Amino acid sequence: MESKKIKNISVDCVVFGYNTTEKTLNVLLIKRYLESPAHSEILVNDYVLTGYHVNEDETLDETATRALKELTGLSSLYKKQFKAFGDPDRLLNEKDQLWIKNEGFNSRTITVAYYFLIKTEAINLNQNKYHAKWFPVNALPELGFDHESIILEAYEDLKIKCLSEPIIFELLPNKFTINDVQDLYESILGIEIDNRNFRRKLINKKYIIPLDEKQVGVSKKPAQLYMFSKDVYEKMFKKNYLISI
Amino acid sequence: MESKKIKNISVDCVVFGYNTTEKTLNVLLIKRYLESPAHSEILVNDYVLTGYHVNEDETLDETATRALKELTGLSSLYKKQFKAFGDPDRLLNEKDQLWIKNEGFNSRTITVAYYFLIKTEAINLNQNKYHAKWFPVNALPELGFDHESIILEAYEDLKIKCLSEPIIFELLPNKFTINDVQDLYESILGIEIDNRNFRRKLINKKYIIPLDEKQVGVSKKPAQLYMFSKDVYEKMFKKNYLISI
DNA sequence: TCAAAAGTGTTTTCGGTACACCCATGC
DNA sequence: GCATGGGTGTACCGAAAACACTTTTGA
Repeated sequence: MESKKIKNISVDCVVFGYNTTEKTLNVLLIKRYLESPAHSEILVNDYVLTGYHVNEDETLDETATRALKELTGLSSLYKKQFKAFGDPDRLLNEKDQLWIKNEGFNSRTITVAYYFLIKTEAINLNQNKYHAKWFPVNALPELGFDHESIILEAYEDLKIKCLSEPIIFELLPNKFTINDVQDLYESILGIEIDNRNFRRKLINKKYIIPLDEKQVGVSKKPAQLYMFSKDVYEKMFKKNYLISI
Repeated sequence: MESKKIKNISVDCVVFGYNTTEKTLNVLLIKRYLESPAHSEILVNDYVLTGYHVNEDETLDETATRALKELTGLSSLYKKQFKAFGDPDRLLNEKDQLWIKNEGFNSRTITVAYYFLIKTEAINLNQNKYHAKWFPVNALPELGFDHESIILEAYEDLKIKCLSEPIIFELLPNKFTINDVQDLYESILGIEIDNRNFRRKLINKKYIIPLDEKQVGVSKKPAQLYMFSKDVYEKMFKKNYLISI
């Protein structure tokens, strides 16, 4: 038995992934494609975030989790609700109107936006039924609705959040090198970091645990692998009230 | 001509104010009161946040601003949208149901919550038509709906935000003493701060400007007054990427 | 003259930053 | 043996933290 959709409330999901080899922070987008009834003309052909309307009997978090499960097959990913978007004109451009009419959505819908952090290698997009595809957050394709601004706001929130919480490890494989972490920070923040200082700082954290393993299959000196221990982090975590205005 | 309300989407406003003499951080609440039809029985008698349903033709920010204007007469206050609340059961306890039935609201409403920062002395509640009243955030009265958790989440967000942005001055009079600022930080964060260190730190900020004025009407040594210059702050502001995980 | 709060300095410690070369490995 | 990226140490500086007494004022 299907739950009833709330017609004017949706959840949209910004899924971030990190490509270790390209060193780019990416967003997972799905194709939005619509032809005219006679197939003579392409009416809509762009990308959007994955999103669902909220069901009458579920929480917003549940809608978001359901959307991600449906898109990627994964659950228990890092998830953050970061903002609601509800401008009256957020779905009013021409293509969006065509799309909405076709899908039977309400044209005054507010959406509660979440972002997710995902280990890119955990999913396989080869036969994804939504034609999901990764795009660098700095080189987004044409996007429907107000999804470009949703992505940019998610990105801003992520930049701030990754400075104060160890969420960055959600984007890396379980085993990573120090330089992987540095590259990821550099990609997200768009800055350069001194390798010696960064390395010292990270190695000194007790929740960054050196493994008895090194990289394999690299054509150079293989690097030491580390893991992040959430357990240790949470045990050690102490709020500090540094007022830095 | 009245705009049409969206029946299942509202905005709730957590209004924070600071009482300089009591040194408490307060929240502005309005009375929710309902008698049985024959006036024989008090059905509902508690407090809630001020909130409105979103109109078809307005943005969420506009709804929030309208609500505050209506409640306090003030506009252009510091305002932050911090979270959407949409659990299916958030309005389902007995009193809430009575209230909702009486008001004709939809019992599955999601609300987008904002908080506002206000200089307490800027408003006069004496003949406020909503019977609005200040309550210490640490001693809240019985609250309707899920408003207690909305307030607590707003408070958490405020605690974090005030560490990294100079929003605290929104809660103080335009002219304040260094100790006022310290007291306010101590109230919000529930911590003690060393006066000498705090004073030195604050006075060294170029956007904290000493005035040619001292306190008047105090029965002790009158303290030096300062003001906060948003202009100077914004000119000096430089993002720093201190990774403190 | 007293009560009350304002205001003041120094030392230590810690973490951030700047900076350049050698090393281990696979090919 | 060489190209590639991995890995290392030191010195300086600034900010945070700890800590207790004197000063000014109004009443």
